[in-house]
Amino acid sequence: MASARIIFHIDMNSFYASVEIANHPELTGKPLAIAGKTEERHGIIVTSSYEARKLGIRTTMTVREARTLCSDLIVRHPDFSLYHQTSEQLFDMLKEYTPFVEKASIDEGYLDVSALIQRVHPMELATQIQNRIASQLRLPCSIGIAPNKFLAKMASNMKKPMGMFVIRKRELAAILWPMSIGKMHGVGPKTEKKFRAAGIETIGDLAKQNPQQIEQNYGVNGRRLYDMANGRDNRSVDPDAWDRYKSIGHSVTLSRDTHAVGVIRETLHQLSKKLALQIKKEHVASYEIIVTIRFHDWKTITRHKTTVQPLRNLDEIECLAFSVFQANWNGKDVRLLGITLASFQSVVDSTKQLDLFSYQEDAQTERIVDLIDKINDQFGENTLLPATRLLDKKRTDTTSKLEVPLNKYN
DNA sequence: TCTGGGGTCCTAGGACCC
DNA sequence: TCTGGGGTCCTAGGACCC
Repeated sequence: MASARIIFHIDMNSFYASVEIANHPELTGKPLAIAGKTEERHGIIVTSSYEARKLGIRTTMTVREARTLCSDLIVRHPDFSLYHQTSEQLFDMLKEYTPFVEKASIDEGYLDVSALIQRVHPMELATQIQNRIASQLRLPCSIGIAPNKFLAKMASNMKKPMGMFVIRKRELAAILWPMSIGKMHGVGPKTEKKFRAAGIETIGDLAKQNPQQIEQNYGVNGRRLYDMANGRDNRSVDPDAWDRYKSIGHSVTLSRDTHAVGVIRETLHQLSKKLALQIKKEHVASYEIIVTIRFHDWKTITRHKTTVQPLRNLDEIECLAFSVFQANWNGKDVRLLGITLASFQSVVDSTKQLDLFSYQEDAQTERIVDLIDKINDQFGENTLLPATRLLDKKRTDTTSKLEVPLNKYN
């Protein structure tokens, strides 16, 4: 049997606002809100200081709405590069305690401190970490301490700001079970509604259900929630999880709904530019693009395309994004546009494959397809992947199947 | 409740293959 | 060609989190 673990969940309190205050001490004690485009229609509160929260300011409130509640509210634009930089400092600091640090988002992370607690009491260690973050970064945080990630996450949420809370396995029924089901991490509005309709009002109610029944009605996610309600969660703290990102994307709500192709093209250009810079910095190429279109009536579609040729620069991304957009646009007013890249490969690896596929555009793709057809005619139809499928097939499949026969043909 | 932008994971249904 | 069943992969949408 595995020995009990000790997991910390570190949760930075109103991170963006706190970072602003740390860097601009004159904001201390003032009602502060961080919001996007404050002048335009989409200015909404992203986060706010505790002074602002006391006055009723909430995340997702519009700036205009917030100002009616608090006329002297200080509103600042987010400074993401500062927040990312601060986040890196935070995690560098945490890694001094143990290598088992998992960054879960810009402002929260898990630590597996099981190996450390022979020498120091968990509460003492948590206090040290909390004080150090407060003194060196001038930032408040809450720390949850528990035998697994789920309980640690629930615990850090109990006392804010600058709180510390322990949930032991034996305290489950007393602490967790009386809580409303909607307060459970992983239960959103939809699931809450479904649970309540079935008479599940508290976390304890869920814990006492029949697991087979739960799985049948709510799928694997339901089963996971059931296990967690019973304090079971064996997910490990994974230090590399953050670096194995699956996708990067950007989206923007236009300042007004439009069907002007020029505006749309320019917006896609700007989004592509951001992405091109990012993947260049990460030294990766992408083989998959997803274009998001939200229409004026809030209906949202996503359309995806897998590519044979790697996407590495602005032109390649923008070109494909625009063609995907055009192929799926019904001409109606657009509210939001987004581009996401996925299926990454390091640039070194993707360059090797370029030698094999040295064509650039569709015309050249067709030549390859013609070539394949000829080969198949000559050597039998299964010599190569049928040409019609080549364009849709994933790069890995096609390259491996193409190499040998192409050489033979030449 | 007309409210952004960054992500992850799951699922239903269709295409396709044997 | 008809018939059925099983399996995998892909896509788009949905739910959730911060």
